[in-house]
Amino acid sequence: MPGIKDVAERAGLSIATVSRALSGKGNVSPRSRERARTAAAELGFVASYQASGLASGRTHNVGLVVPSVYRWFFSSVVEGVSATLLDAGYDLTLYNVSQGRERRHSVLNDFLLRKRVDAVIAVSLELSETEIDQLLAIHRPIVGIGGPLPGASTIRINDAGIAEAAARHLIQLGHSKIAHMTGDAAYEQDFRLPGTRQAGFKKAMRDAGLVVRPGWQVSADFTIRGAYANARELLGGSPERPTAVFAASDEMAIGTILAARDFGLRVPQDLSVIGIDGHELGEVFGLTTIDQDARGQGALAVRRLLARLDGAGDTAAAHTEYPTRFIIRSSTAVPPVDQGPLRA
Amino acid sequence: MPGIKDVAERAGLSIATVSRALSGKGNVSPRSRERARTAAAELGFVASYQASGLASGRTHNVGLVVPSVYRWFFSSVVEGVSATLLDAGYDLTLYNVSQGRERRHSVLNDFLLRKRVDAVIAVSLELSETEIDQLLAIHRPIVGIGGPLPGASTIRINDAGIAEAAARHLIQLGHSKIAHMTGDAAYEQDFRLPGTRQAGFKKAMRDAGLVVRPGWQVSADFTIRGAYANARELLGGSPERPTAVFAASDEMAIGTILAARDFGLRVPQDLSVIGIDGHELGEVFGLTTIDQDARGQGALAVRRLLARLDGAGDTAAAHTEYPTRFIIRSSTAVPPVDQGPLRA
DNA sequence: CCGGATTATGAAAACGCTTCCAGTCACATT
DNA sequence: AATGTGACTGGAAGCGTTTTCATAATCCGG
Repeated sequence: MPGIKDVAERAGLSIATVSRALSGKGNVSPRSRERARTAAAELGFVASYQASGLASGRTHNVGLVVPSVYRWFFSSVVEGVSATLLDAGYDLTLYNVSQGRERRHSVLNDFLLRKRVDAVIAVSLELSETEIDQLLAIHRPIVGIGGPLPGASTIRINDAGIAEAAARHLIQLGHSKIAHMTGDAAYEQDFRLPGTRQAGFKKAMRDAGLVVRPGWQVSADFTIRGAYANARELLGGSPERPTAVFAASDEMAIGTILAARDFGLRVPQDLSVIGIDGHELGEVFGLTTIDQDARGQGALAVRRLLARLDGAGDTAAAHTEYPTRFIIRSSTAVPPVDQGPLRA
Repeated sequence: MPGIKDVAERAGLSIATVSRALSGKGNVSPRSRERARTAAAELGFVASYQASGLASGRTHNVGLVVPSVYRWFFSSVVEGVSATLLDAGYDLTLYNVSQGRERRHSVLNDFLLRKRVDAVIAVSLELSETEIDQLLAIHRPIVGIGGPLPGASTIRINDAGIAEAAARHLIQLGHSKIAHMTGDAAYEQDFRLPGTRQAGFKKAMRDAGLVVRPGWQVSADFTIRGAYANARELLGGSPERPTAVFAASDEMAIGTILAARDFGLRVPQDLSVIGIDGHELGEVFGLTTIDQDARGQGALAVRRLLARLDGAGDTAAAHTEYPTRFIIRSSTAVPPVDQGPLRA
């Protein structure tokens, strides 16, 4: 396997000049540059990342920490990050910390800190203060997506705001018996997200003078399957059903729709369902939702990092509110006419 | 950030001894080992991967090449690989080559070849001979999952066999009007998978003396959404419908079920559907399927690699047929009584 | 008690680059 | 013609480990 030395010999140049020519940094005459390039190409030379990293302190490698790789949101972010990074000639080291807290701890310690990444993107992770301090201590840019990350740059959608908007959409259609499917404790602990969306929901309800029934506040694990099981209870159990469900994610909204179908409930005639995400399956189910472009969030995070790495050291932690898009499809409509006992 | 030198000083040992103590290689007295360990712990020292990689030639980093990160199969493999790798103290560099052939080419060249990974796992990728030669040339273990990879170790399920088994299951239930939903051209090109499963399907049909109707051979992009759209055509269009559909993946099977529901077809009374995969949503839809433990395949691939890296250099390319499991749920049943014109 | 084998240690040589530094050269400025 | 300026270049000093090699210490059976 050829080294830079071989290239230098072949090109009749010094190692230093070849290095400069190939990296594009420093002054090199066009003639030398050309020579170095062709020599490198002929030999199939590619600089060793290890060596160049060791010498320059730059790894050309970005760490991406995700809590899971199954959920739509995370997959999408990975996609966006991966594509943008690849374009820029960077590597992506994936840290999937789905297996709990200790695992996460060791990841942060043994992996990220080993100066092996130039920057870190943390998705939906709620880190402890010490963890954040550690990250900041290694003095690498770090940006968080979809989670609070005090001290670092973050990219977030306005969770409370869109939850409120989603609930308001239902209310404006005339619904008053509205259930909310939120994330369960495990998610709350890590992402702090369910609570935020729940707050938005409650605010909209309160503003409209509607009561939030405790029994209609169900929680699931953000999966279709989990939501399906819990929605069955919600819709099948009690004598009185909600006429609308606001799910904190599209996957849970879809699970709810599936459960509704099981009971012969038509969506939206008998039950309106709204979600949040912009999941690709939304179309299939005609799901009304609020689209957060997860892939775009990932791409933006990368651009942020690269700007910081390449260019100005404007180290200020910037917080971006990523825009969302309300998509009205066919899963929400006016509530059915109340045929309850009062009508008798 | 502390270096090994600092640890050596603090422990009163030489750099060499500390290195040996911490890496566990070479002879070190228990006393020195203990000293080195505590000193390292106190300083929070972690060896630089760059430096250790440069010196040892080992990167402790494995490259995972996947064609997408959205499809269930790939996510699951990533999960399995990631978890197993993390346990072993290895890093995972993810190469998502979803954006076409040129991209893939540059990945192989610029990235993998830069001696930056100790080994490569390629998922469902059909590589050209030159590409394979390149990979083998860098002399790193490489294992392929779910795709042909001549010259390298592979882990595959018996695609033709399980496809045949799936079709036979339907036939034995009494179905004769069986449609097959396979992958489309793009998938065929890259993974060679659709064709193999299709061959198994055809063999079962032929063996049973049944005809394979060209019109009932539809193809989709392996997604729920894509299958949904195409299944609508299959089920809605022609006067005569199949009574069973064998989908080459669970996602496509689910898409088919959703389409069937749209037309008021009951599964399995009016239409039997069987898939392949073991997707987590299978349960929700009561999907009969053949479970290929994708996560387990990923884990096995890693164990393979690590064994090769750590231990004996048995460089022989081993081909493992990964076991699958037939899961019968409620989406398959005997066909409906034929109420066609003949019955009049 | 002693030679030979084994184990433990440290100095120093890689590993393959990047980059600082000093030096050369061509050119434009007084 | 002397000087200053800036573009190019090559030598060599790292970067932070691992690993070889030589040496010193320890152990064992005879």
